[in-house]
Amino acid sequence: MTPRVRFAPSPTGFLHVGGARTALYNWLFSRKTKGTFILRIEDTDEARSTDESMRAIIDGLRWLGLDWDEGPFLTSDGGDVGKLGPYFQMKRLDVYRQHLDQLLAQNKAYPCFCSKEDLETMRNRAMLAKRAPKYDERCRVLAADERKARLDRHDPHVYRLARPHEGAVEFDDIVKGHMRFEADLLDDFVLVKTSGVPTFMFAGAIDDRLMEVTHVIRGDDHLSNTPRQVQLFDAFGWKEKPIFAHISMIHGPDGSRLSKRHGATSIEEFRKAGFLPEVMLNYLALLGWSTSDSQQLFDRKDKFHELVEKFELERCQKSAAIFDIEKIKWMNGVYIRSLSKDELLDRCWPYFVEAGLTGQTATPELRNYMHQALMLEQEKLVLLADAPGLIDFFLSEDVKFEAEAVEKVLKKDGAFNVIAGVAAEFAQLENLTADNTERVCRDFAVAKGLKNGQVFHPVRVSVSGRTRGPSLFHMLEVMGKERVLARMAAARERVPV
RNA sequence: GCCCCCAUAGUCUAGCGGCUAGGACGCUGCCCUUUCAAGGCGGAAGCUGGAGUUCGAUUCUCCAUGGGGGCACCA
Repeated sequence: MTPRVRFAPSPTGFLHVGGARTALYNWLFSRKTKGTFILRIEDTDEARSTDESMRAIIDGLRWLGLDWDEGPFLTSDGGDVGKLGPYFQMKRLDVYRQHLDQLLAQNKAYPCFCSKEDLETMRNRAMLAKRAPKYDERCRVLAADERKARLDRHDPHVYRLARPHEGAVEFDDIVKGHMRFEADLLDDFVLVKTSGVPTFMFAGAIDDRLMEVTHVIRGDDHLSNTPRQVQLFDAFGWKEKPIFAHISMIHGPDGSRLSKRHGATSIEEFRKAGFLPEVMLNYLALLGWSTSDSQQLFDRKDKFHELVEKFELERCQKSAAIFDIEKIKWMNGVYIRSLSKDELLDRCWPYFVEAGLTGQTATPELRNYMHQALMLEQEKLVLLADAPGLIDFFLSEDVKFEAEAVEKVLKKDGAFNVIAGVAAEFAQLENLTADNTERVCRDFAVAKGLKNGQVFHPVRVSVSGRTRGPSLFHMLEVMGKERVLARMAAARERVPV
């Protein structure tokens, strides 16, 4: 039997790094085992589910390149692929109803008429008595005629599982090992809400069965829920249960569960900041999993074939991992440096547009000029969103002089003499190349008895307005003779000295 | 309060009874260098504590401590 796994997000928020990592592990496992990756939308939270969230999750998965084989949004008109759908739980209410009826007929489920207030006091009383705050099952033992009367009266009610009181629920978890929970500690949890909509517990178990899911790979915040879902399988008499793999959580720098207050957590924010999708994948893969030699970087060719080949659920970490923004930034830099020049420009372009550096399209000349400029800064680039700030001065007609550059360089004695002198030399050149500009500057320094820096720095500032920037002579070559001479000539009057 | 999970440097991790405890990020020293980076070569930094088991525990067992998760008509 080929493995079938699923990612089952609830559309109540954006795709965050934890969800993305869960999706990634499912995806990696399915690709490695030549299995099937299913996307199922768990939209049974009527109050919080939104189309916007669903959209964001789909967009996030697509951006990351985590493609699913079965589920919604797969045909050209956005329809389902797969015979075991529909893949939205709210479109499967009749399925859940049938399954509830089946349990009801076997007295394995029962209606509960307790109000939320009743349950609240029940819980408080249990807490005070230092007992587990679980349902006291008063409706489970309701007399048949009273139950029927209240049902006939349409009293609001939920349906609960009449779970066994004896024994224990056991299952094996690929990551955590053998698990055992005493049945007595569990309770008659809610299967179907007053609204008639199933709970996550009920719908999820049924769907995993009906969609023939073989491996449930999810965050270990679900570990405590698993015995309930196993009880459901038992109640239905389903012998074949999925294999569970509960992967550890991702925490923020303070060790608590990753949340908004830790900064960027949604995949969309990482995209905006200029992280590459393949970096998200590579980094997230390492957050809770590793190879025996702690390999850091993986060949991303052929849809990350190397990661797919090497990934093993068995090697997942049991403990939570803290998300390290510094490390993922480092990795982003590594990936950016490995990009071809053409690819780099394509990747940066949306950020140039976003920053107003250029329009969606540009003349071939401008595009080429930006291309040349960008190449000079590739090794310095960490986040794509930083690219505009690195090369914008190549484009601006008026050089904006940084206060620091003016202070440390242009205010030094002779700075403008150097600029004028070098400019005169440059004017003699046919065109500016990295080689001849460097030769000119070095010769100039020797001739005037100056240190190289006393020449290089003023020249740099005069054309860029900054003390930091690309390799000076390559920068001059890219800017071209005309632009360089114009800037050098204009420096004196433009500088706010 | 009850149940469950977890524990190697600041962080991600390798380790599966005997290792100078390995790698990566970050930090740091030197080199390279027109700046900023990148790169090269070094460095500091770790097995939560206590009992066992064993000739020998980072590794196995138990306890303690610490961290996390669950205990909803949310998923």
